[in-house]
Amino acid sequence: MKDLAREVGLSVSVVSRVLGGKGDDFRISEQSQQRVRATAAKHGFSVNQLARSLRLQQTKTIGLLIPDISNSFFSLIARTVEKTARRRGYAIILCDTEDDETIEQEALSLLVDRAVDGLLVSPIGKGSDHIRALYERNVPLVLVDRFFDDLPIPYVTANNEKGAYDGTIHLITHGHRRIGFLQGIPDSKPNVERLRGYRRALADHALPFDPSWVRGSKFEEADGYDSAQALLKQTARPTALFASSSLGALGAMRACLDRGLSVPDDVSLIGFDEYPYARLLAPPLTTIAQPAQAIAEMASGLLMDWLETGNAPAMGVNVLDTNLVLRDSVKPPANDH
Amino acid sequence: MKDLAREVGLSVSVVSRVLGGKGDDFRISEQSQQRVRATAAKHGFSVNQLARSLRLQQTKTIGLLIPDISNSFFSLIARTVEKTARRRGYAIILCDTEDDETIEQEALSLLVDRAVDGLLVSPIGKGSDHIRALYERNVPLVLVDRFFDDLPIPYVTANNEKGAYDGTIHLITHGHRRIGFLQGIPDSKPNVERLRGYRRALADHALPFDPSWVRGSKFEEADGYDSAQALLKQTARPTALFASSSLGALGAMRACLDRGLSVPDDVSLIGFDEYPYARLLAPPLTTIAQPAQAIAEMASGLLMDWLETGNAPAMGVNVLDTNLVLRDSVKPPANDH
DNA sequence: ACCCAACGCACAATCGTTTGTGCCAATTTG
DNA sequence: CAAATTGGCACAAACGATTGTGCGTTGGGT
Repeated sequence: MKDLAREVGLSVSVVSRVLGGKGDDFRISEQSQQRVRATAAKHGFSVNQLARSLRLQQTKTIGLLIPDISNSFFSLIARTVEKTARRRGYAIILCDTEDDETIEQEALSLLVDRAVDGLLVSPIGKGSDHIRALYERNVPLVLVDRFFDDLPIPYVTANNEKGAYDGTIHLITHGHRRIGFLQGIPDSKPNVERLRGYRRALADHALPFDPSWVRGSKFEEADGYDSAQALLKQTARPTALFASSSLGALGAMRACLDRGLSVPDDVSLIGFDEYPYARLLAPPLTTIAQPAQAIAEMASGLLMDWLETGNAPAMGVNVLDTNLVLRDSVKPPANDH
Repeated sequence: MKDLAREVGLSVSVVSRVLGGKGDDFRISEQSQQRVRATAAKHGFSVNQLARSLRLQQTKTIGLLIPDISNSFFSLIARTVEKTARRRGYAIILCDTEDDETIEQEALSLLVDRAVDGLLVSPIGKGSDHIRALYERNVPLVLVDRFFDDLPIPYVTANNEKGAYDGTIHLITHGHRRIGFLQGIPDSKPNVERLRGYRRALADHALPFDPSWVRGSKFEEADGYDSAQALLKQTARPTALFASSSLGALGAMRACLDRGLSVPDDVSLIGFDEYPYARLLAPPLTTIAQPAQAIAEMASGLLMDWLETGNAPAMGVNVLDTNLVLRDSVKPPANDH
């Protein structure tokens, strides 16, 4: 900028103001403005964002912290967030925590050290201390998909409880009474909500809840596989499986395949979370679709509004409706069960 | 840092050197070092990376530019890149170009303005001018998956030609002679390479190449669907389809389903690129697996080595082998064809 | 007793912007 | 005609680090 200023024979402050669009506010003559812009364009000059950020204490950058980018739900979140953010001039620094608490911590401080303006976080859900610390340092932060009841932080999520309720009801009305629940990370908010919905559905139909029919500990394919195997190897095995995650449903399908069990003839299956290939699976999978794009748009919108107005949004929970997508993986149980 | 220096009663230069790990090199007494570190820890102080970057002309940040993060191949790339980068202290700024040239340009300048240290780019492949501009400005840059022959830029990719050759040979040895090719972006490097492999396989078996059997223009599900529909509605329809992309294969499956055609009884199908659910599709899909993780590791490794040593890597093309994953979507053609 | 290292640290310039303030001419106002 | 605007711009202090250089104190060697 200094060189530019020298070339046009003006001071850097003039150049800065012109390039910052504040030329008129500071009564820079139209002639000077033109000259500045012309020479800037000629040299392909663009202002150094680093220096600008340092001075302005604002980086126009958002940290996005998610557990697994190769999970289709989160990759859709990431894509949508990146898109809405870029449109408003924000860049995204991406961190994948692999659902590991240590990585989450590291990534969080990496982001804060880089002075991101705000954070979009989908935390593991075990401890909330490091998130609380951010909250107390007044870092603009909105939680996505997962959160903690005890923290007054804005939060956007699908209606996990109702989604799971709907799915379970769907199974029950097809005649299923023994329904296994393949869970993800036990203490994570989506999981407890989905479990709540499942239990409410059971209760509404006066069906007993058997904790031993809740299996699993991670939102991963292998975990779904193991849990399904464990449930299905019992003599009085479930006639239906409710998978709390998309990958879990995939694992469950594989487990059925390996045990020579047909879906849906031997066991019905329903999976939380929708994906483009669900309809092409064998059989096409009945799923509970989450409005991933809407969630991402809302979360990033809340955050950017916050950053730009300076006012934190209402701290309430923002819940978006799910949608039961009927396909062929659910049918009434066989009679011999 | 100034406050910290005042509190310990030393100068900022001392604090900077201690915190930068250069305390010993500058003969800062052990006692002072301890004091500095202790008070820094007490206040949870960490150096401002912005200021540091400005001074050092180095941001420890890599720009990752990919066409579609919700495509499983690229999401795996992104995940691996992020992981290997974080381990070496780099952050990733993610941009999703949606295979749109305008967005690609914008995103590229957004990244350069933010002074990323280097770029990992998977360009659209139509024009190479903006990439060339980066190259000429000496921006450390390695291309992933896609590239341009005319630019001496380091490049990492799967062996697309050989992978497609293997896949096509697989179809031919099963007796197929009329094999449709569902392509992605026509001028993109992976696509032309795959097409080359396909043609070489045909030529090796003295089969004619019919350009009208090459359809499609994007790496998208809908495009695969349309192309497959167009090919299959012909009277002398292909007995086998080679999909140049994973999403294209999905689209082709859907098209077959909609036309009441069985895969593989009526038409065999093979798809480039592997994904976790391919084995659970109806039917389990034979695919050509790309070593996505290895590609990502190699690309990011090359780039970071470059950044740290200052020496550009060999400009050659780095090709990693694909792997044909045999499943049930290919079988000999029915006789009536 | 004198000199010279080795010690241990402080100064100040620099990275590239933004912005509050001040200054001088030209023009308008009373 | 003096006073008050106003137009058009330049100065210089931040923002928060890094680093080449310089400067006073010790202690040991002769």
